[in-house]
Amino acid sequence: MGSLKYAADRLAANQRPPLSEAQEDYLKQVLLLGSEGRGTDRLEDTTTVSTQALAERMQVRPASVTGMLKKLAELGLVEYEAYRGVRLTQAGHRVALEVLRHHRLIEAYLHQALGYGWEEVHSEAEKLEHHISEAFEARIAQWLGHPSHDPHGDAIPSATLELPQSLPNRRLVGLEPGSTGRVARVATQDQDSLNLFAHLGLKPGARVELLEHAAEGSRIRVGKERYLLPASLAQVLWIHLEEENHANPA
Amino acid sequence: MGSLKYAADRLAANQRPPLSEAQEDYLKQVLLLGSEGRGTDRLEDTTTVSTQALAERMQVRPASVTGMLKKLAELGLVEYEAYRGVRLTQAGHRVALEVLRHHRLIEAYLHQALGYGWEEVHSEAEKLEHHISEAFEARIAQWLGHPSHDPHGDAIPSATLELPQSLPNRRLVGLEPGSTGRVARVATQDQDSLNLFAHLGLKPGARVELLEHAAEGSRIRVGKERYLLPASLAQVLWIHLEEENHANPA
DNA sequence: CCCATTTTTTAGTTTAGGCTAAACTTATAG
DNA sequence: CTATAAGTTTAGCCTAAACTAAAAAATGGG
Repeated sequence: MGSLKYAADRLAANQRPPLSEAQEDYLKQVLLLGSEGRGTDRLEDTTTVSTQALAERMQVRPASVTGMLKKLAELGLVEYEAYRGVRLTQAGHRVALEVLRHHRLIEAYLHQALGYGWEEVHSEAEKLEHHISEAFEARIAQWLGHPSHDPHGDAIPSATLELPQSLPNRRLVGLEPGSTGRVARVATQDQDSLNLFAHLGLKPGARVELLEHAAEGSRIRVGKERYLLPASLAQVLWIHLEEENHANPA
Repeated sequence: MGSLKYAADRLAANQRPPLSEAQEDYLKQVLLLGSEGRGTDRLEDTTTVSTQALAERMQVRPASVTGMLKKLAELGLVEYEAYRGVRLTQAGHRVALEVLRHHRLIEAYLHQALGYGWEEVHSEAEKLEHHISEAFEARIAQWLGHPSHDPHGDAIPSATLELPQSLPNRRLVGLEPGSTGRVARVATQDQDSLNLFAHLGLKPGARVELLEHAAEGSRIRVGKERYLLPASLAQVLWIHLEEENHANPA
């Protein structure tokens, strides 16, 4: 009786029962995985995501993923077809963007307000993103001046969940030798990789030149130093080219 | 096998396996309840705490409390004797103080850095206290200048978990009519009560005069206004008297 | 000092989100 | 067009932390 009443109230107010931390994380990773591995860094979940990819990302067994996907499908947050993968629904997409907004705002705040290194903010934000109120979100967004990107160069969805326009970027691994540009995004969540990038000075905004691609990786120049960047890392480094003509694509 | 090895490692490093949010909350409330209802506001858990009191505070059934207390006793965090109540062990006391430090530092930070009203900070801190790292704790403590009290006037345990010295305070409900002093602590976690105190201007530091005690509550003066404060609220308002002689207690 | 009331415990469920092992699909290679 | 590999799902089990119902213990008033 009571529960029916509350359910009706939620329906009337168009509210969702609160999602668990795990559920939010799954939705976020479906969005991120669905947008990965393509030539653009836009966050659109065109692609369908596999159970296995999700299992690896969540550090969980595939069987556990199946269980969770069924639950999320019942909640109307994903479209799930057995053996074929998942994709976010409208509602699920909104939740994922909300979580991402929290995550990236927190990263920006930790960096700018509390002096965290840009490579340190991810893991702290990972824990906090599920536990802040809308009031907290609003206050740090305001303190930061409603930033469009976080310290890794990732776009921050606006309060209305639109994604800001980003400059055209390409993965370092796909550039022509001789190209020069600035780091736009460091698109990894792996702490060791982040530490390495930070150590090499490869943070968003840094100027970098691609010397050549070799079998062992890509040779690059950063300031006066030259490095050999393994392909796995050159994959996740997005560069905004300097000398390109953006004015007249026609 | 593996688990034995890890257990041994933890023992060697004198580490505890991480506690759940619920476990931390129980320990915190044992500390708070054990220090309540006495003439002092020092945080010492001399008293033993009943299952029932804990159940009310945690919004949970007594049976659930019993279950949790048994678990905490196994972990060596409380001394628990059936039918007689609980008390924190050394180790449990330390955990409780750590959680309290997190909570109160967060409250202070929300108030001073992000402009939250002092009556708004409790519930946000309640969620965040379990999810911040030691690095975060250290950074906000430093930003704040290592404060000794939070916006409600509650003492903040230091990094080494010592409690700062507080001025001698007494509950409003126990003062003699005619006394004047300043609000030292607003010792409630109830949001409605906090809102009311805030509305009346009864925040830490505010000057207040006790006019008289009546059956319906205590008549007070705050600035130019006079109010009748129900006994339940006069209970939780701690006053630092102005005209008392603290210099020579002998 | 006994009985009624209150408090606490016991025993058995529930829900969320993991796990393993086995079974089943889909894709791929002959 | 099968046979096998790779990927996925099912079934069954586990733990944490809540719950309920009922039994047992403690307490306090007459």
